[in-house]
Amino acid sequence: MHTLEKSSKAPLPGLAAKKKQRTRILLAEAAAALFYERGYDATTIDDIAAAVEISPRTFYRYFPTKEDLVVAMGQTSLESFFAALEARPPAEPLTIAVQAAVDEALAPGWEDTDGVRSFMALIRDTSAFRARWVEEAFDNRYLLAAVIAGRTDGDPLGLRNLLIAGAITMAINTAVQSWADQDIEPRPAVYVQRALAELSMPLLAP
Amino acid sequence: MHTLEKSSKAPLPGLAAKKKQRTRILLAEAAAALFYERGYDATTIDDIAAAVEISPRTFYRYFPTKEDLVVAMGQTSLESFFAALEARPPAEPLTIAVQAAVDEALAPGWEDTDGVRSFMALIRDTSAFRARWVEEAFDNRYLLAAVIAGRTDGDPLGLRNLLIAGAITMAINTAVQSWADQDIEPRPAVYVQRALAELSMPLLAP
DNA sequence: CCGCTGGTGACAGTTACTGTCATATGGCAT
DNA sequence: ATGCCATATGACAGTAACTGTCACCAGCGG
Repeated sequence: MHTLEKSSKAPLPGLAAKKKQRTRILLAEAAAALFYERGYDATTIDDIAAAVEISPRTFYRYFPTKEDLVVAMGQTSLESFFAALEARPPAEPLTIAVQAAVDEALAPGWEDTDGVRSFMALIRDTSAFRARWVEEAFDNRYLLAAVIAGRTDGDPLGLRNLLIAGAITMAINTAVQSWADQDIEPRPAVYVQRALAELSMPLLAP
Repeated sequence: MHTLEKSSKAPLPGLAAKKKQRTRILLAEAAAALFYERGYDATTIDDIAAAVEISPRTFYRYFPTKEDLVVAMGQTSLESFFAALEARPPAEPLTIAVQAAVDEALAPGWEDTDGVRSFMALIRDTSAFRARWVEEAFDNRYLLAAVIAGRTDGDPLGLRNLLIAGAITMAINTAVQSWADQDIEPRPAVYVQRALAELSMPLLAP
């Protein structure tokens, strides 16, 4: 029920028609550029479509709504994070695995601190984007819970696994957002690791 | 920067013109009834306005967007939760205070389990509502962090307090949602308390 | 009684989205 | 190659969520 799927049924000739994937990326990039330049509200679907030279109607065959562009903008980060996490040895403690996955998959993309700040600023003051963004994060809890369930007991819908997944998701989001809001810390990765470290201790004193 | 404020500047004659508050509630109730009856998309602003006998234009003087109706629907619960939490003795451990506040303020409203299930179902399959709902929850972290900061050290923007606030928010949401999705547990309050209890132990093994 | 302030309604206009149908495009079998 | 078919695309029309603006209608302070 998610974002990146090549096609639902037939393997789809594969070769030629992955121009689709390219167009999708072009759209997301063009949209991002326009949003940064003149803001979300001041950018119309027509503008975005024109930038990629497709009809406005076709835009909606790539993205269900304008807001969904924001998930495309964070798409690759998310995918590589999951890939990195699943590549970690199953015996490894979850804390370490998660922290390592952040370092491997997310931190490199955060080298461009100005880029991260711009993105977080865009999300911060574009209500529609922020809503869609956190909704996506909330939904991803289920994906993450499934991965976690794969390394411990087997219930991806168990309350504890959902809580762990939720806490990790929330911690990463909070740390990055907090870092972007205050201009203090060196780089987001440090802040995120600190947040994850907190999860190894009880959040509420017993 | 939030939801329920009587007015920004002058005390506003107070007495007479708090019919405004009534109209707001009427709108939220009428909208809820229509949403449950025929669904979110099938309900237009014109329908809602007509049900309260105001002009569609006036609707937007009460709610900025259609989606914002969802926060009005959960409004009172949220307010009473914060009130209950702030009423707890400051010396009390946070875990206890939060669990007590849930029992006092939220659990009573959850007696009507069918109502809760309907509401969660509406949120579950109305994307616009779900997004706005979790956005609201995410934003409320700051409110909660401020309350928490008031009982311990004093930094409402400190990473640890934000994380605690986020974890509590997330735990409550996850538990209710999880309860509504699976038809197993007796009542949501039990499930929520169980989730909160998990926060007293490390979520990630050290 | 007059003017002022703030809520309201009536338009008109923009834009996000959707259904539908005709056309184009690229892969495949013959 | 040629013709066929599935799928992508574009053009068009229509709905509904918003927004700006203005004119109107309280109530109430002078």
